[in-house]
Amino acid sequence: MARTTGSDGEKTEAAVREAAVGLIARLGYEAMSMRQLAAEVGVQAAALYRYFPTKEELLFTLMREHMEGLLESWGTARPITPDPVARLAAYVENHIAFHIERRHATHVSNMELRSLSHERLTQILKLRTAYEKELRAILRDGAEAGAFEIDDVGLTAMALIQMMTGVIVWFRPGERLSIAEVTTTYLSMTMRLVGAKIAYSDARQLRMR
Amino acid sequence: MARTTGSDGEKTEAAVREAAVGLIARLGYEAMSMRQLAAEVGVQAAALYRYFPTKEELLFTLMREHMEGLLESWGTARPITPDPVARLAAYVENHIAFHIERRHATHVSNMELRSLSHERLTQILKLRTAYEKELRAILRDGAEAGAFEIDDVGLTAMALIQMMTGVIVWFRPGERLSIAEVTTTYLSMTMRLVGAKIAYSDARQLRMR
DNA sequence: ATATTAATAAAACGAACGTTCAATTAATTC
DNA sequence: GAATTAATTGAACGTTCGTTTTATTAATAT
Repeated sequence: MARTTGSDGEKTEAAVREAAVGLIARLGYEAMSMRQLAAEVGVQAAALYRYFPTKEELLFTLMREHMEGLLESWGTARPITPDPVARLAAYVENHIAFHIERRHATHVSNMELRSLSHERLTQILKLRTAYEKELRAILRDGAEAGAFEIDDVGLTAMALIQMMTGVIVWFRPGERLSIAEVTTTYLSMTMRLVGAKIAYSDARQLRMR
Repeated sequence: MARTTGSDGEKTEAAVREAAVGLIARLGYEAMSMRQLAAEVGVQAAALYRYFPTKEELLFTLMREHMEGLLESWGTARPITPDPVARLAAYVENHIAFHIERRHATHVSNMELRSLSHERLTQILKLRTAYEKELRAILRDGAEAGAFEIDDVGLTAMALIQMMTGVIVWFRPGERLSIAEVTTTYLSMTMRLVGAKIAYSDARQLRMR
């Protein structure tokens, strides 16, 4: 056999991406073989190389697109208001929603960095830093405006991101808590952590106007 | 050649453990080969099998001892006082100190769980759950006593642990912040996050008496 | 000194890995 | 309907993997 009936490059590539995210998230990048991935897609291993020149390039593509998606998501969700509380609330809501929706891809982007070449690692870290910078700006503005009580902006940003991203470790859709409940709780924890002067519910109303 | 002059089983085993933690933390369990590990120790790959029957057993041993060490550390540091604020402060201080001291081992224990067999994974998770249970008990007591303001004890516990353990991702000894400074900042963030009624510095004094 | 035990080296095992290549067939274009 | 292009298979490449076996030497006990 060779080309199969109904075969379509675009569909196959999409299926490869999807299967790769799932397999790498579950088994790890090193533990997943190209033959395993091919079997999941329903194709022979050689066919994968039509879409991705190497295994690492596949990993890199998945990671880059995930990080670009995160930045784009925040670019859309970012509010215009200068109010730090409202901006922080928007950041938290977007972060949690995005990461819960893409649990597997987040796992891949966070856990498999060491499998990238130095050059590709730098590219991913650049995107990540740009995203974290947004949070630091919000925290700094809030601290300067007296809206937040923060000891160390950089450290607080890292703590918040670790806390929020950690959701994907234990959260399972359809279990005890809904996404909305989780987000609400994380919002109030965040606001207390940064010593926000206004409760987040007020901030929410502010943003709504 | 065969047995080398000055060779000693205990020393070799210790060297294997140490080298394995470092290599797995840096490269990942799957990416580290037994030959690489042997080279790091200065020995042939076959010699490793005198101390660990399989590669997975080696990983499991490292993880189990790390988790047991964590539980033992908390067992020693745990204060007698019923005051939730003092107990939470002790938990945070112990957690951060332990994890910063054992950055590499923590990395291994957190990142390589998927490389364990189902049975061994269960054993490690049991230890982890026991440790997390201690934090939940502190939070519950504090919430019931009115010392804390907590929406959801389980969720708060997970958020705190993710936040605290996240230190090992970015903290590098000898950089901008000292361990003491980091710990102090994380303590105040923690106390604000749980809505502690007393500042942690007061709690510290309470514990000191 | 001799016998025994501990610690290692050296070589080999089959299996699996990422990747390449040539052949083959489906879909598309002319 | 013939020619071309797109998509895939099947087989093979050399390498590396975890692990086992056997032989050899150092340290220890007798």
